[in-house]
Amino acid sequence: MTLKQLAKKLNVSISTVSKALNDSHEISKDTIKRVKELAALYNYVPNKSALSLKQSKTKTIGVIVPNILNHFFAKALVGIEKEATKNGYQIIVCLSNESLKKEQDNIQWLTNGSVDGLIFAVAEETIVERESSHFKKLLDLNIPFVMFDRVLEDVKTDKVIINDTEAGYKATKSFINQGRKKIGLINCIDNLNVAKLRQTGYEKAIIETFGELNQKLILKTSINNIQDKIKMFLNENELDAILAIDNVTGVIAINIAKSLKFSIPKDISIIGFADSLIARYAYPTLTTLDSRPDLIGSTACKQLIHRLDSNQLDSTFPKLTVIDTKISSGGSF
Amino acid sequence: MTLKQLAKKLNVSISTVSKALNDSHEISKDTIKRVKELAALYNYVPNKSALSLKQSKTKTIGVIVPNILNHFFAKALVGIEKEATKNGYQIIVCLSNESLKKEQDNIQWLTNGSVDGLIFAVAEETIVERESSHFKKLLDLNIPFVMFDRVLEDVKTDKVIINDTEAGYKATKSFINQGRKKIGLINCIDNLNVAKLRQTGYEKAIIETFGELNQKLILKTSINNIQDKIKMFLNENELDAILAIDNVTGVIAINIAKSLKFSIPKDISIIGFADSLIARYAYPTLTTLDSRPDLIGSTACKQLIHRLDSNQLDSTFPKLTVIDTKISSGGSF
DNA sequence: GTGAAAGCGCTAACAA
DNA sequence: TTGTTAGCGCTTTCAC
Repeated sequence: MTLKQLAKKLNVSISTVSKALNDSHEISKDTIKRVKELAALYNYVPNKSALSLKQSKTKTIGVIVPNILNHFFAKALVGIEKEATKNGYQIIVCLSNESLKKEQDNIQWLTNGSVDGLIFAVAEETIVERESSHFKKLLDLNIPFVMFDRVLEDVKTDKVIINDTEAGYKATKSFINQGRKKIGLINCIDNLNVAKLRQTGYEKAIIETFGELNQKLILKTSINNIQDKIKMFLNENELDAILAIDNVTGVIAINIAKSLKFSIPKDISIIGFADSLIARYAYPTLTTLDSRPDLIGSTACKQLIHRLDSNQLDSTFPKLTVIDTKISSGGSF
Repeated sequence: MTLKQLAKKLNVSISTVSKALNDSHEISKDTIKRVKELAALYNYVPNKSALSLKQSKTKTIGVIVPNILNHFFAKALVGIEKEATKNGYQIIVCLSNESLKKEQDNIQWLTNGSVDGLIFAVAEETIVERESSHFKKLLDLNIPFVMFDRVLEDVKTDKVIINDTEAGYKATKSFINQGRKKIGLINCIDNLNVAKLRQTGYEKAIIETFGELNQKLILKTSINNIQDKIKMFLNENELDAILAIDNVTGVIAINIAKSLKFSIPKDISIIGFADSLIARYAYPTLTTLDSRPDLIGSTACKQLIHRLDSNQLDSTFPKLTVIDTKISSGGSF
């Protein structure tokens, strides 16, 4: 059902129908009523493509997620979706699978007028390769975008991140306050800046307290065979605490510690960056640093929509929002 | 950059540029070359809205997911996205959050010409309320759609599901073959048809073997306080096996069994419907029935695109595809 | 081999 | 108060 068809049935012009449906004061109450009734009857919905073409805005936001199976990003997406829907925006979701090439393709693909703006976390490969030209192209094209969680220093745009250094520091400090002496760190996402920052926080707390860093207590590795590596790590060091800075190894570490007959938290205390859902899979449940992905997502989305709606850059650009982590102690069965 | 602007710069007409870019044989090789070069120089990309409007197709698929934090749906989305991208389609993602209202809103929202077709799993509330009028409206509007995993009997459309009865049967049989005698079932998603089917498979295997069903061995409950309930369930029955038919309680059951000093799998054997990633969070890792969400997703997407591309219904409509589950024994640390 | 013109569905300036 | 018209960016038929 189109305006044209409605107009014909009502014996009025297309523009009258259009104006009536948009509650124009140019149109008589009576006509408005007639038009709206017929429109409702035929379930008329204005055509999205025509609207987008006419108004040069799509009311659509592109979201590029490195890995939707990562619970952090899934939750961030929930936050983005909620905020977008609230403001009458749809979201087009692309998955970069941590690949630079796919990320570039996605951006190319989305800059054909599909979306008014973009929200994304940078793919791991992009960070490793230090490539940012595809983002700079967005700046040239004047397409607003917001980076969240994994951001690039040299791209001048709005960003939403968590206070990773602070988080690492806080977690380590909480171990120290419990009287822990040999605090290990597991880092299997060292490519990412967030990991470096969290580790920095850890190191700061350690040095502050013990005066020096024991490199042997830092397990920097890949996720392959992580089980075996953690087992060795536990066997070779008399750890009484572990900080796992990604969002799965904490749970794995707990399970391995138990298999090695450690008593938790008596012998060893473990904190992970996992969210509470994943933490629930562990027994005893893991203490976690909640990086609040849904808040990050909704904040990023809010920021983007702000840019889109106030059609020129205000003095706050580029805006960096830092979200604080929350430490939440795991419950128990 | 638009065709118009390119045409002006090249001193040719808009239609010549359009044809050149589309490799029309009407246009001379030389002109094609000139046009393409300039287009490349200015990074010309055809406007999506204009294209959609003109061709009345958007090359976009709407996906409605009940809950993206559920790993099953996240994986299904990965499958959908992969297949869509492969075929030059974008996906618009909506989350129904298991709510009927949101599902209806999403569908209303997507039928404004945003998408050529839809893929979705039905929200839990929709199943409970037995509401399907919003889907029937899609049929009226002639918008192709595919339901996956959670489907509605009375809606005549393409569907992709897993063989849930068979899965429940297979899992139970594997317990029986191990010599297990008291096989419990945990069902906290009874609202969903998939749960009923899985339970049917369980019951079939039990009756076939033992002649009768012991209702006490079936824990049908909600997810609230699931830990306590499982604890009681284990304490009150001398179970030697548990089949958990949703995708998280298997892991929880393992953790609780361990806390109750059960030896796994000696004293008790546990199978869940979780996927391998979640299963990894348990120690010893859970044996799982893989319901192959990515395959389901890509199959559903393939089926939809087939309908979209062959613009009329062929004799295979409506097509029901049944995906077999795979039983995969958990590794160990 | 190239261009003019119509039209996809819509809005809005302007005319009546 | 209503209608006419132009135009968003594109494809495609038809004329030249």
